[in-house]
Amino acid sequence: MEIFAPDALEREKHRKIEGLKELPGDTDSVVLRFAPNPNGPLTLGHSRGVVINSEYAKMHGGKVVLRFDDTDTKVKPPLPEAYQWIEDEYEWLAGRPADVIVRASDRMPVYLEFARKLLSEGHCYVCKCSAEEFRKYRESKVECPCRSKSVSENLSDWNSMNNGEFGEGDAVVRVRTDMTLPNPALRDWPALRIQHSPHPMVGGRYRVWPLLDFQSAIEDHEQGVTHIVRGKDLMDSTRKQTLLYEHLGWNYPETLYWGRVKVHEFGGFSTSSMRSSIETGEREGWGDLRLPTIQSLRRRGFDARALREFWIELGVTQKDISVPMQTIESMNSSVLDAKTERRSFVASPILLEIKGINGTVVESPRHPDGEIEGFRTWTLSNSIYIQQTDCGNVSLRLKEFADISISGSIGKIESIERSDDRPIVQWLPKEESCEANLYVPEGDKVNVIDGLLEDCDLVVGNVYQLERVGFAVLEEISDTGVAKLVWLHS
RNA sequence: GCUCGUGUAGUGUAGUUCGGUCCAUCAUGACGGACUCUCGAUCCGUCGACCCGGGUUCAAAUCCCGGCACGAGCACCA
Repeated sequence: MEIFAPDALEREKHRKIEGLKELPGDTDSVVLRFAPNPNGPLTLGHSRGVVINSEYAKMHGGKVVLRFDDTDTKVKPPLPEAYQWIEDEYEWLAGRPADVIVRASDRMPVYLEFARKLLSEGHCYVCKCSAEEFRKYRESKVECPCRSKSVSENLSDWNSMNNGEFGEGDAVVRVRTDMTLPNPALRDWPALRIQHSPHPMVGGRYRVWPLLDFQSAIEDHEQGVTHIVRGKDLMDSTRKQTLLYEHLGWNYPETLYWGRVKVHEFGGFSTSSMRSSIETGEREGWGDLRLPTIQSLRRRGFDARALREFWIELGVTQKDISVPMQTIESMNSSVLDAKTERRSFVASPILLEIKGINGTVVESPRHPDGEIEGFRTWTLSNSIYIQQTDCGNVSLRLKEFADISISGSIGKIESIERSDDRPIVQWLPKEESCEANLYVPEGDKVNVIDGLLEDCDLVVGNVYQLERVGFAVLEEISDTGVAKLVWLHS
């Protein structure tokens, strides 16, 4: 029977399947969500959430809710501009906009109403213990005195919380679970607290704001979320929220977890610490070349497809990992190489006089493998530039042109055809070049390399591959004709 | 301290549910070579791993027991 390729059957288990593993549970109409705090723009870390959720939605024909978790007015307050940034960055990363967009701060009436309902049903209570006092109760598995208050007393305290009678820290709403639960994190966890500082988007309208576990749990249900993919640091959140869902008679969504990711070059991705580095002036802004923000990566010329491939390749595993930027760069190179025109960039240029080449026309391909058709055409005078670092050689091959010998600042043509295996270097005729500064982020610094860029059909915003140097974005050309290049990678 | 999670080549990842088809997949990397008028691309080859110790079994990366290591939560942050 098995005459044909039994080997192929045997190898089945060996083959690595492409893409993400299927989502568990019922996948008939999948609703996922991506829920960032808009206290800054998206980082490389957030891009995992965008990519994984949007890919799963694509895979199962589902939807993604982009939800702004902006219910903290104090510790990590929202940045008003960030809402739009994040919507745009989401679309760039996912390749399409989010299906639904909600702001937690717009949904406050819903959360407050659920809190009141839970209070009146006895599933929550207003706790007036201080954080330190409650910690002792939690650690010793003892119920706090507030737990035994009547419903009417709780509702009256709830009113005091909302009407400003209670100050910040005076009271908190807790979900009644069980103080003897083995996991201390789950014991009567806090659901809402008082914050009097105004919210940047909705002002001073509310005095009581929900905490993540409460807001997220309610909103996931309201939006019909079927699958949650989150960091495994939120495993206890799932457990807390499941206890709340039990009070409400709801079923908790399927939940997947991923581990912590660090990129060698950046470490973790803390929005708050980036924000402070900008405020102190250590960084120029969210698009600073040294920052792991999506703004910065976009600016440097990373392609969203490379980021997508990267996160899909890592998949959703619970391992804590640390990856080198090189992995992303290598994926970016394979996306970009075929569609990037070549240009000559000569760093620290040295002038060379060559007699008898005036008027000669040199043609170089826009892409060496013909992926992009056409040529860059130069008309020479007798002056050309080569890179200082190439001057140590007496014999050079000027790429696509001629073999030369150098003596001092004079070059002499030895052969138009390639005659030996002397080094091939990129070069530029004086008339075909413009001044250029290449900005290269390196650790805490941004190095600026002065040089000349080939001035041929330059389009601001394009990524070019600078021959023998690497990929860079032409960010702008000044009024005086100086090109600003931003380094991508080699 | 309590609770939870994770350990496969340098870095990631497949395989672990239902033990054999796994002398363990793929990518990236390193090294060597071919090709090329870029130090790019392409092609070929090589290197390199099941955390440790027991047990069950004809057979263990996979099951059981015991260690060890690393990470996270126990915030009136998300």
